[in-house]
Amino acid sequence: MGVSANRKFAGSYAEDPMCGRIALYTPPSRLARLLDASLDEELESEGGPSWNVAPSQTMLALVEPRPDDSAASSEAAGRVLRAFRWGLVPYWAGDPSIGNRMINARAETVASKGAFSSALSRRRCLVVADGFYEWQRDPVNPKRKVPYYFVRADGLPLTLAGLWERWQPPDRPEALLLSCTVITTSAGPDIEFVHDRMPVVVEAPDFDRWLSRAERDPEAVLPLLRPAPAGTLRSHPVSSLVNSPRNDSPELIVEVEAPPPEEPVPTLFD
DNA sequence: CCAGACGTTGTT
DNA sequence: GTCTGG
DNA sequence: CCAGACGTTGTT
DNA sequence: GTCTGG
Repeated sequence: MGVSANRKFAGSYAEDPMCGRIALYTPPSRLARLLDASLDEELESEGGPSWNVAPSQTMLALVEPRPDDSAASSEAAGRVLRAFRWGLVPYWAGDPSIGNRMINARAETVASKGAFSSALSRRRCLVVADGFYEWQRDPVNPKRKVPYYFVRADGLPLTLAGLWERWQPPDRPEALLLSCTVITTSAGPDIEFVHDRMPVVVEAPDFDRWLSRAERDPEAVLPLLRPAPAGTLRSHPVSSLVNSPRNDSPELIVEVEAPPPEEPVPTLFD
């Protein structure tokens, strides 16, 4: 058994696509086709369409299967689309709650952190998303946050640099938890007006290098962890309904009018 | 060497 | 497992 | 990331 | 303020 699951990939999907929080509503079969991957056997029972995937919930990611992996024995399958819990739980962890604090890894430091070192060498993945949300903080009133939705400008699904792990409870070796984290870097030109960080976007020509199990030298893959160049992403402001992880509907990605910036509050010294 | 931690974000 | 700190 | 809770004892 | 849960 795999991963924590909380929704079913069944029934209605958005027909067309038009970190953190992401959206993942394109059906797995279509994602696999678009990304030239095969579907993990257990995928159909894991997760479901969501416009508001939060840490601790199920994400989908591409991995290169091991040669002995059952998913690899089926046909071409250079890569497999598989379900993971968002929040990395290293296999040496005594308690899976560590995953709550491992939802991102910084590209600048990932190679020098004990918690990520092993996964960076041997367990890299590409987190698949239709889009992701970033919150713009009002410089006058930092408590006021305006959410923006980001997608690829070319309409393809996002493929975000990630790491994954397998974890087994000490007392229940049969209960396998697959988990993952999203690598972040400084914001590129498409994003910096909202936020100073962004998830690392990996482009199709780099998929094989990032996913390669044979490549165990972090130095060989770190150059891929760079901000997305201008024009990669497009974005629009969305409703603050997305703020609550309890809300989940297509309405969350609908463009709304950006609220005007808050007027500076006069102070005694103005 | 051993022991102990293993993370990022944003905010002040 | 792997890194940092002592 | 944001929202929401923030606790222990003992009893069923 | 800080931690947990989604």
